[in-house]
Amino acid sequence: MSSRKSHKTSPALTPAVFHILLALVEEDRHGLGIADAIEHASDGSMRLGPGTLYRSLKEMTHEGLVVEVAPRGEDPRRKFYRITAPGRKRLEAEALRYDRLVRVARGRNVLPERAP
Amino acid sequence: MSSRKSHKTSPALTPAVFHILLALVEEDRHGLGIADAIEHASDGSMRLGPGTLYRSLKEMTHEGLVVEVAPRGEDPRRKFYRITAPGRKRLEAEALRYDRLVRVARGRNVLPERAP
DNA sequence: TTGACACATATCCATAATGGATATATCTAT
DNA sequence: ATAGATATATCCATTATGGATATGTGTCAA
Repeated sequence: MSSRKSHKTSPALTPAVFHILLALVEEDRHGLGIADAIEHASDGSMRLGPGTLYRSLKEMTHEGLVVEVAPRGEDPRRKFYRITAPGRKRLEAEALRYDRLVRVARGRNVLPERAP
Repeated sequence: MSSRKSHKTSPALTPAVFHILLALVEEDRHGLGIADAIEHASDGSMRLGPGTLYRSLKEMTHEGLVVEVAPRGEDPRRKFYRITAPGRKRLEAEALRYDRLVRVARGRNVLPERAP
């Protein structure tokens, strides 16, 4: 189905970037809020150290995957981030890759069949 | 916050190790055959360099995730590997993590709903 | 048979990605 | 005012990966 080379396939995201985007697609969040959301969404199996967290946010901002938005009153220390349209596209592409792998795994009986 | 479950959750696999196990769950393969299978299963988005490939196979053998099996006649240069029961368990755990993430993504409308 | 080239494993080195300690500042509660 | 939690940020060490290189063997055609 997918063409050989017709459309530009975006390079794979690092796990850290993927999780950050997935956390931001729900709502704008600040650094530590992102870390907490990731830990929750992954049921505790994924945790970002502060190094990876803030470094990634800085790079993602430069790459235009996220933008910093005005703080929400409360705590002025917090810097909130919002996913951009390009960020959403990259996230979708990566989620599709994951989905394909899960289907392969299921097709090889690594996982049980999906509930009806 | 403490973990909900008391049973230890196996540490996450690196993408390279996950893909190698996924390639071997279908059938025994040799090094380059694994690399080809990975490229195919990921629709070209995942490719392992020789460094990562042979290094991973060596480590995975030491960790008991795979075992080397007798070559299949043909080409004596090839070293075939087979996934072990522990390897399968680790693969299943990782595939479940991926599946959970895909469901989260779908729940946040990153991916379209599954076909009925 | 003998080159020429592809296949296959293996190792080395450079780069990329991550984790954790540390630093600095601010908020909250007592 | 003090203590402790929250929050961002940076530094350093470790891990993971990619690509070049090395070495040996198989295959094929002249």
